[in-house]
Parts: sequence; C-alpha cells; structure tokens
Amino acid sequence: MTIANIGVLTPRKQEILDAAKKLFSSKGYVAASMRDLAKALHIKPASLYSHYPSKDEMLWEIAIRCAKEFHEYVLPLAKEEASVVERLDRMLRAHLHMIIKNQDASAIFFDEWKHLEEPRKSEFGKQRDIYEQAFIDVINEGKAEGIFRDINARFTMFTLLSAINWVHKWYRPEGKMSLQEIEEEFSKILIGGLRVGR
Amino acid sequence: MTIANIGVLTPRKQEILDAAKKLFSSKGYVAASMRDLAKALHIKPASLYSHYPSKDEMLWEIAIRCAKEFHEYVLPLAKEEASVVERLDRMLRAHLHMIIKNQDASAIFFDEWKHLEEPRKSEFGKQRDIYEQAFIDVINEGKAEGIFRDINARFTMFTLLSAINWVHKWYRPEGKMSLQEIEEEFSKILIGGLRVGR
DNA sequence: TAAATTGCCTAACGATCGTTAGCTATAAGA
DNA sequence: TCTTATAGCTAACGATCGTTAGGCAATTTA
Repeated sequence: MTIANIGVLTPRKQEILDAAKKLFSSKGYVAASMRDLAKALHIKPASLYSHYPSKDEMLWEIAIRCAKEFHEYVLPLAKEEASVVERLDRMLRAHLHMIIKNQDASAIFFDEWKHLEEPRKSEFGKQRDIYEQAFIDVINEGKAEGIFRDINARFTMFTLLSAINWVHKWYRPEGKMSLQEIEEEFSKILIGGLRVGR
Repeated sequence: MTIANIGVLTPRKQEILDAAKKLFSSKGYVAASMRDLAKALHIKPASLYSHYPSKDEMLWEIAIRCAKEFHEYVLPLAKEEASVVERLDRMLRAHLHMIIKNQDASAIFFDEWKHLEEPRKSEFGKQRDIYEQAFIDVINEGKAEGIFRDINARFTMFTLLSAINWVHKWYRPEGKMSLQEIEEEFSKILIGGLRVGR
C-alpha cells in the first residue's frame, strides 16, 4: 500500500473514520474505546464491525490518509522553481499550515501512529521517512550551495520540524497569536539560525 | 505538595518506582499494566499495593520527582552571574543534558504526566509553568537589553524547548552524534536565530 | 422482481484491567 | 519479649476491553 493508491471510501465509512480521527486525536488511540466511538456516532459498538474489521485497521486508514495529506500539501514545494531558502521556507510554512488547519491529522501523524500493529507500523514509518527525506534533501542543497552552515542535515530537519510540531500541543485558534505571526516568527528564528554569515 | 518538600522513600519503594518509571516511559502509562510492572519486579500484582495505593499515585510520585530533577538542574542557571545569552545557552544545554542523560524522566515530564488524574494533573501543570516561566523571563531580559529580537517570549520558549524536547524521541547513545555535537548545533541554530543584527 | 449489499441490532465471549480482602513471614524497635 | 512495620502471598471482584455470532430491515443492483 503506497500513498498513491489510496481508494475512496463509502460515505458512511468516511463519516465513521472522521469521528474516529477526532476521537483518537483528542483522547489518544489507546484510551479511546470502540464503545466511545460508537457512542459518538449514535450506534452500537458491534455495528462498527460492519465497516471495519478491527480498531487497528481504522487507525491505519486514518494514519495513511493523514500521511497522504501532508505529502500532497508539502512535498511538491520542494521541487518548485525558487531558491533553496525560499523553498525550505515554503515547506516549513506549509507544514505549519497543515498542523494548524488540521490539528486532528497532526496528532495522528505525530503521536498516534506508534500504536499501529506490525507490519503496518513499519509501513507507516516508511512514509514518514519519505516525508522527512524531502526536508533533508533541501537542507543538503543549501549546504552544497554554501547558504546554510555546515550542519548535520538530518539533525537539522528534526530540529526544524520538532519546533513546529509542538505547535499542535499549545496552539488554539482563539489564542493571541495569528497564524501569520507564528509563520513569521518561525521563519525568522529557524531559517535565520540556519544561515551562514553572521 | 510543592517540589521542595518531596520526602525520601523507603529503599524498596524507590526500587518499585524506578521500575515503574522505566516501564511507563517505554510502553506508556496507559499501555503498561500493573501486571507488567509486577512481572518486571518478580512479585505478584497485588503486592504492589503494599507500597502504593494506586497506579495514579505511582505516576504522580514519578512525575513530581522528574519535575524536581529538571527544576533543580536547570533553574539555578537562570540566576547565575553571566550575560543573558550565556545564561539562556546554559539553561538550554542543561535541559538537553537532562533529556539525554535521563531519557525515562524526559518521557514522563513531557508525555506521560497528562494521564494523571485531577487534581494532580493541574498540580503538575503548575510545576511545568514555573519551569517554563524561568525561560520566558530570561528571554524577556534579552529583549529588554536589545540582544534578542522583538519576539513573543512565550512563543520563543515553546520553540526552543520543543526543538530540544524532540531529541528524546530519536536520540540513541550509540548513534552518530555525540552529546557535545548536539549541544553545539542547537546553540548555533536556536540561539543564533534569536539574536538581532544579521 | 429476485438478489445482493448496506447498515445496524441484541447478546455475549474471553481476555485483561485496577483493585480489594485477608493472610503469612520476617525483621527492627520499644 | 511484645509490637510495629515491611514485604510478600492467594483468590477473586467488578469493570471494561476488542471482538464475534447471528439476525433483521432497508436500499440498490441485476
């Protein structure tokens, strides 16, 4: 199963998946029971099994679709015609956008996927690797051009994404900072810190 | 219960707490059962209740002690006699040290505390606030002195700590980067990005 | 119109969970 | 020597978990 050939779901299947996504991201996969999910959908727990054969299968369907969203929204930016700095900046902003606009997906993409059972967990890991590698590649480009300091690209990728990922743990839309402000600050601190020549 | 008056434990109580800390941090509090813990200690599950009245009580004892470790190791650095940049740098390095040297404590301090039941959860939150505020204060000092850019101090604290906190999810002692290398890179990227005048 | 699919139901199984009741043995302190 | 604290045990309770078996009604497809 690759991201490319993820099929379309029955409307009802989609509804159930949406409810599960919301529940898993708010309570955590382990703490959220099938009975909780059934209650949210106003059906009986056993009815869920008419649509999905197991809880793990549901988590998988959710996780792989979250991965797809991140991939499709962020990765094309790596190959646009623009400078390295500009492309990395765009990628980080897009990544931030995804996190803020789609907080449920973020929680799954960053935290809950670890509860997948094998071999799905490994399969998901491969998709994460692809995503992270795209950032590493751009950072390495910047190093080769002498624009970024001589730095471990993988380490840098972790640092950048980690700083941004945490946002979904504290950001609330009604809070004091607007999305645009957050974008600008990240761009200054993170990209700023990367550049040589200070 | 404040951090100051945390008492000393019976040797056996300490052993059990250590095993629980290890288990909770590796499997997660929810997934780690009292039966798992008993097995790790080679005793029967019911015997645990001779020492602690509940699982939540154990998590609390672990969490508040982890908080204490972070507080005592990092916070005094905020008031040393040194420049703002130097003090923030030392605090971040100390924070990183704690995470790498004490990965179990990190997992509890960052992730597992959220499973505490009220009112302990709120009480723990207060301790986290104190810890975070110390970083905010130093950043504000730097702003007042014109050394750091005009930035939301709370946001910056989150960014800095988030980037570092993630380390405990990927760092392995046998990996390629040494602690010193990690320290230097963080210092360059994070502190570097904060400073004005580029 | 007959057949197949979709969606949900009741009832329950077996497993696992945190926890309790009540007991015994050992060691240290009064 | 008596008391108290420490440290463990067996057995089991009630709750909750993911899941299954088997059936019923409505809708869609052939």
